[in-house]
Amino acid sequence: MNIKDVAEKSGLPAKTIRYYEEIGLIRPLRQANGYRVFRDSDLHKLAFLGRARSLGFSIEDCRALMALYEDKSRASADVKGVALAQLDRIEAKIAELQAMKRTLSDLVTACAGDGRPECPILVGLAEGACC
Amino acid sequence: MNIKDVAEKSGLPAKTIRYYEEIGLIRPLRQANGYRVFRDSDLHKLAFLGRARSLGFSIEDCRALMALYEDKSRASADVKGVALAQLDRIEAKIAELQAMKRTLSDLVTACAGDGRPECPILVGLAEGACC
DNA sequence: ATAAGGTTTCCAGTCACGGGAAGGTCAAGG
DNA sequence: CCTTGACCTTCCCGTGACTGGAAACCTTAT
Repeated sequence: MNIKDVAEKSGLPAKTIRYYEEIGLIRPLRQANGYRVFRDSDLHKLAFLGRARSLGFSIEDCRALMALYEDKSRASADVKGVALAQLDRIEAKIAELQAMKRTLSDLVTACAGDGRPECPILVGLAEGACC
Repeated sequence: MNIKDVAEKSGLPAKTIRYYEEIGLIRPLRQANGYRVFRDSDLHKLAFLGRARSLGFSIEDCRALMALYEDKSRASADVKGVALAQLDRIEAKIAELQAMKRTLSDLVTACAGDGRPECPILVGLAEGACC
């Protein structure tokens, strides 16, 4: 398989696949002409990476998860640890965004949104509505 | 006021304040020795920027909000438009994170997290638990 | 022979800063 | 007067995870 095929099948852009090779997440073979050639195992790894990334795992998390994936004597506790840390980050981010949302929607609600210059949003930002 | 005072009062790092000057968000004066000197109006702008940033507005949003803040003949509808767009982005991000959270917490729940190698998290990532 | 559509590498840019170096300035103390 | 230490300045590089684009090579079809 050439890069375009594997890009279509994995759902990742070719650029991203090249980048993943550059940082050592995958190691496709090379043809005599220099073209990358991807085995099924490379495609599986890329699909794995795409899913892990879509769950918000960092590249370094992905590297650790890939290593665990390939280590048949791993302990599932190690995987769970990585996943729980990511879950904590997600929950913290959600909480942060919900706080932003509350403040911002209060401001938005208070603003008439018409042609007049008076604006509670600007007043809030100027005087400390959020912190 | 020198940069350190205004950093303390605004809660922004001095580096950030210099950066904001570099990109034209503020224009502090200069002393003869080259030191920046901040007026109260600069401090107010920095506080405004800090709050806008803490609500997730991009730098370009902040630039637009500052312009509206200084334009006494603005229409509050323009401010509200910027804020609503940001609110949409926040809500979209929350929804995305909640989807991640659901998938990931399902995987985490299914994983024993002990010394054995069997791991539903890795299986899920390998076989398409998320998309 | 040429055109189209692959592929390669390399370089630069993104966003909003943060780290750190090299050097200038200022006030206090000896 | 000299030094110390705390400021301040500019400059450049690095971050994360790519994305865009240029220049050049390869393959296949016409």
